[in-house]
Amino acid sequence: MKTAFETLHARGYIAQLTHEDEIKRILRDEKIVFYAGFDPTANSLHAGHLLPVMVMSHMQRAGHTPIILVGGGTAMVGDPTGKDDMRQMLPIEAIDTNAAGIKKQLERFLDFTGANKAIMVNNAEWIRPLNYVDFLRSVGRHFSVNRMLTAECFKQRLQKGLSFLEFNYMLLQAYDFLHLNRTRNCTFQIGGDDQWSNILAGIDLVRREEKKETYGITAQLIETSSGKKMGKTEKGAVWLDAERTSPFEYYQYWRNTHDADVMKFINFFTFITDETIVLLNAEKESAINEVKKTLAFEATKIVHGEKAAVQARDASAALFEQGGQANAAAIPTTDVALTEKMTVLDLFLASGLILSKSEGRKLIEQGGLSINDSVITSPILAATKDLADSQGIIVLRKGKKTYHRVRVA
RNA sequence: GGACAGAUGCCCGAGUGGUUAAAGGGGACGGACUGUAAAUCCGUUGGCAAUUGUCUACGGUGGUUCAAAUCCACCUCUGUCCA
Repeated sequence: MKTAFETLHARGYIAQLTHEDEIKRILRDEKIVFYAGFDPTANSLHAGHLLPVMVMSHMQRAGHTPIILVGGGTAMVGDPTGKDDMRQMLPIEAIDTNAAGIKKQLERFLDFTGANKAIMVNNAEWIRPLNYVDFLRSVGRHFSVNRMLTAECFKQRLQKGLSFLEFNYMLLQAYDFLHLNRTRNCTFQIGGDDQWSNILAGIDLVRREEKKETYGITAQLIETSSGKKMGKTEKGAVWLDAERTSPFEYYQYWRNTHDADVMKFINFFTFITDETIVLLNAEKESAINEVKKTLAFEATKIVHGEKAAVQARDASAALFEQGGQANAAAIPTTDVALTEKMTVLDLFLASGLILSKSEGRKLIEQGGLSINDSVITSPILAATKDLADSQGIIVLRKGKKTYHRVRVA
C-alpha cells in the first residue's frame, strides 16, 4: 500500500510542505494525528473547500487520524488571507448556525468509526473564552510584528488596508494548532496553499511553547487551466449543499470541465485509482467526453451519494444525448400555482432561471429561452396547463444547458 | 490628534453642472461554430411597464440651482505622510 505522502504526491495535491524528508518518513513509519480547519462563513462548504477535504480523506485512508476543526472561534475575527477587502463581521448566531451546517457536510467525507476515526472540534470552545491580556502574554509575545509584516499573506492587504482585528487571525490559528497539539497530540496541519503563512505560524508557536516539531502541507489552490478561480458559476459558488446546488447542477458543473483540466480533476476530486487513470488518460482525444462523465459521476457520488449521482447522470444523458422532451426527476424542480394572468415570463421568474422580467425579455429576443424544447418567441405568451405533460410538468430551458422543471398546480 | 488624497454599476476605471442609466476594459449571460469543451465572432449586461414612458442609482445626510455623479456643508469609511 502506498503511503499517504506517495498518494498525495502522485495525485498532485501538494503545493508546499514544511520538511519534505521528515514528512515522508513520518507518514511512512508513524500514524499521526492531523487537522484542517474550516471557518463557518457560510452554512455550506463549496467546491473550493473540497481539496483539503480530499487530502484529509486520503490521509485517513492511509491510517492517520483526522481532526476536523470548525472555526466557530476564528470566524469571529475573519481570515484576511486572499481577501481584497475587509470581511464583514458575522454575528455570533450566524457563525454558530453555519458551524452546524458545515459539520454535517464534513461527516460525509470522513470515517467516524474505527481505530483512526475522525474527530470534530469547534475552536469556539477554546478561543471565545480567551482573555485578552493572558493571550497576549502567552501567545502574543512569540510573534514578531516585523516578521508578520513581511509575510506574503499580508502584502496585498498592506496596500489596501488591514484592521488590527484581522491582523490577529494568524495568532488565533496558530493557537489552534498549539491547543490541538497539547490536547490531542496533533502534529500535522493541512490547508489550502493560501494557508501557508498561518500554518507556519502555528508550527513556530508549538516549537516555542512545547519545544516540539510539527509539520504542515498545503494543497494546491485550484484554478482551471484558463486561470479562473474554481467553483464558481453564473449563479455563484458551487455548493456542496443539495439545497443550494442540486446534485444535477453539481454533476453538470463537473461535466463541463475544460478539456485541459479533466485529468487533474480526476486526480483531485475522485478516488479513481492509478490504473484506471492511466486507462482514462489513453482515451484522451477521441473520448474525452466519456472521461468527463466519469469525473462528473464520481465527484457527484462522493458528495451526494451514489443514488443521486446515478439520477444526475441519467438525467444528463436524457437531456443532452437523447434529445427530445427530456423530463427527468433529477432536474431542479419548482412548484408553481398557475393563475389566469401568468405568462411564460412569470413561469421562468418563478423557476429562478431568470431574475427579472427584463432579463427574460432580453433572453427571448436573443432566442435564449425555451419551453419543452421549443424556443419562445413572445414574452406575452400565456402560461397554461396545456404546456404541462400528464404529470403536470413543464420543462424550462435557459440557453443551451440550464434546465429547470416546473410542476404546475 | 494634524495635513493631504479618495469613496462611481458584479469588478477595475473614465466622467468635474444639463445631450449621463453614466465611456472603456474585465467578468457574466445569450446566439453562431462545436464535443454539454476551448478559441473565435456577433449581441446583451439597473427595475417595472412597454414602441421613445416611469422609478431607482454614482459612500451618507442636508443645501445651492430651472437642472448635480459633478458645486457647498456636515458625517462615515479607506489610503498616504506627520505625531
